[in-house]
Amino acid sequence: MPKRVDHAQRRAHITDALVRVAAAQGLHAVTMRAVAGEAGMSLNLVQYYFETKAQLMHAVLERLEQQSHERWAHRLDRLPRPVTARAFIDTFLAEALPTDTASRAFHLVWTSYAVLAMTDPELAVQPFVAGPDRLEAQLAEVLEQAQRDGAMDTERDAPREAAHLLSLSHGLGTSVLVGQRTAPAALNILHDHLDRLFTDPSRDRLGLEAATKRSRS
Amino acid sequence: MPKRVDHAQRRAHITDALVRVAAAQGLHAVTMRAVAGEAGMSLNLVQYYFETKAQLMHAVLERLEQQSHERWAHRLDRLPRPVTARAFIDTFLAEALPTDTASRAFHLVWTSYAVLAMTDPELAVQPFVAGPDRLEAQLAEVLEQAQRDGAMDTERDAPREAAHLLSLSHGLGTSVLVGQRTAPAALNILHDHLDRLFTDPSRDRLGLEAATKRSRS
DNA sequence: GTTTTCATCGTACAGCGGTACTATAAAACC
DNA sequence: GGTTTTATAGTACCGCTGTACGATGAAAAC
Repeated sequence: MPKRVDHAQRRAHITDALVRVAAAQGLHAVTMRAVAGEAGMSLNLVQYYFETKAQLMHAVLERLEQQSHERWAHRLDRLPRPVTARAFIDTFLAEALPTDTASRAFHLVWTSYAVLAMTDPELAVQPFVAGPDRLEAQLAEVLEQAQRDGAMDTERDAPREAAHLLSLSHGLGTSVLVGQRTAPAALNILHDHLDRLFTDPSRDRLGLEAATKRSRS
Repeated sequence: MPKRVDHAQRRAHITDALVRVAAAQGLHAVTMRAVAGEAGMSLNLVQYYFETKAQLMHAVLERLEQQSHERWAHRLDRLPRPVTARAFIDTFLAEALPTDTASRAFHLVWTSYAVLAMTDPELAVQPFVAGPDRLEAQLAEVLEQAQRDGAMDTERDAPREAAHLLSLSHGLGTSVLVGQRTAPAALNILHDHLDRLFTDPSRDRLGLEAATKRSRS
């Protein structure tokens, strides 16, 4: 054979092709042949790297999840120090919104998978329950820290506010995807809400320890 | 032939069957044969009442929209008078959450359609943009009335709060559908937010005129 | 009473999608 | 250097799906 090839890279190439197809034409248009075409290889190669379509679909889901983690960690790394809770959460939620075309593709495909998972017990619902659960816990932790610092009203229930924030950003994300709202308009609503949440921004000085520890897991 | 048959009723019977199939197994499992089976009739009859599958799909979308309107109007009618803005919005948002199994089916299928519409320009995006836009305007109107009555802080931007509320309830709805949260937990978050929105409930006395006029259109 | 219309049925057909099978060059191994 | 992997290609097969085409009996129409 020509040369020994990096399987992981080939697999990534294929899953990326799938995401492109799904983002452009919807998950229903994702066929082995379409993916192969988009990836510029023969149908059989796709089969070679993923024995079955179900395996391919699962792999894509995992890759999306991992990419999301990476993007979010990357955004966090580029934040100016010291990192405030407000900035942390801003980053958090901005990532949850389809702001650019790449992000739009990601969220569109992710949402398609979520809808699939609502009826298909085969497709692990875990990413759609455990994932958000973990995000929510992480966010709640940051909010509690902000409360201890006096940046946020202690009368608020941090876990509930975390759930509120995530649900809100997800709902806004959908409205952007569907074309009802622009991304800046969605961000505007989010920021307005955050302005109300952080009552005393001058006392907002989040230590990054707890948050980053979690984001690596 | 046996007897002349009510076409509208037959068509409704079929679209309902489709919704049942889609709710149970997902939109991808919706096939002409599956719908015919669920409806208890032959494949050809489905074709007889809907020439093509695309027509059937469109008809279902219209029916879902209309049913949603009806349910929401019905809920509003059963509200104890005088209707407060708070009660009005409660009703509004409770309808937007998958609380019972019927509502769950509705929201699941509706969301599936929304995801379809994100890539399929054929499937009218109108229900997913114009519909929410109208709801948002309606809600904003009620909020403005509440502001005039002194039940809600005038510093808030009513249209923005309306968008916030709808996005939040939609995001919560999705989290319920996906099994991350229970419906009561979602309602809890909504009510908490409303408690904060309505600063002086004693002055909340919504006249129903504007709202009901709009809900009939 | 004949003819037409209408609801219903079974079946057939063509296309596509996932999967399996076989082949083949070229690199790797020993 | 012969043999064994390995990446790649082509193609075939079977099932499913949307759609089309006749057939049939029974009520309406006249």
